[in-house]
Amino acid sequence: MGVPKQRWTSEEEAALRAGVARYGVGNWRTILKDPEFSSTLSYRSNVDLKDKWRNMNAIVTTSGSREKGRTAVKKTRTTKNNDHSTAISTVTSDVDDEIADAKPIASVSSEARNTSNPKKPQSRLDNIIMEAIKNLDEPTGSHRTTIATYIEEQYWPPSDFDHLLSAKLKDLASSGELIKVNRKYRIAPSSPYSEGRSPKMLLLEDVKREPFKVGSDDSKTLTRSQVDAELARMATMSAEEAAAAAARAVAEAEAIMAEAEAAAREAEAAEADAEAAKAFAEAAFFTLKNRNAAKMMAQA
DNA sequence: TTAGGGTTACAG
DNA sequence: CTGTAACCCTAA
Repeated sequence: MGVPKQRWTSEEEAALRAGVARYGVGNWRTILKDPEFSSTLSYRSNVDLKDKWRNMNAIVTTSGSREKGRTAVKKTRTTKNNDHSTAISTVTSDVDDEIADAKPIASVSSEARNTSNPKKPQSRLDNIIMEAIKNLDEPTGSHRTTIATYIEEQYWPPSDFDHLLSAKLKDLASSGELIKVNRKYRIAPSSPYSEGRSPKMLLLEDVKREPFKVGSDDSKTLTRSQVDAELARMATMSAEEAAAAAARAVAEAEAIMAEAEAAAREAEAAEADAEAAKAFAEAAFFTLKNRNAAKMMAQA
């Protein structure tokens, strides 16, 4: 009754894609149980995941090479819980924050965006930190070392990472993004990362699109189906090949995102490309991680 | 639990 | 009215 239709947010889609990348298509329940995704997908059932995955891939079917692979965030449910505020836009941030930026924290060269960020979209590290804390989901907050450990497991931080982390935590704490209590950090209630997901979802939904085109739609189309194909292939690669592919994917995502950013703030095509590329890079890292560290859990 | 088919809710 | 996305039902 209350909810007309619970549309999927970008975070949820990203989590789903990452989940599929990690456990494969069909293991919806498994994906849902992974603490990494359970927080973002807590409002979705395994069946929802399956249906959503079907929808996301349905768009890409049929031969043609002219996909649009949109993201599905465009209609606003003028019913009850969206509207107002948020209008301040965020023009710059929706492309760069997703479930996590799976890329080396060092080496970021395309810092062209947020020339001046009025609100608080953060750098990649900031995002990663927030995600780490959110995913750790410790009611009393998390210690710096815990956060560091989490991030080290998920990414490939540079050697001076610990130092950077300390600085960033301090920074976030003083800016109000984080609340420090007894040497533990918690996410501030006002932060878009705080519990659940609505605030950010609203921000994303209010972004308006421009009738803008980036050259031609098919200049650099990396569709979801292609991403899946790449992923499938990667599963059979050697660790070395996978590492190389992952590195390439990251570089590519970086380039595409920079390009998209420069070309247009909200062009649909560019956004789709950037997302697909990022999804691939993200998936690549997960694959790598699984390969180097754990083994898939046995499932009946 | 999952895959697939069918239904409902919306936007254009 | 039509297409799409979320949601529901059921067989396996």
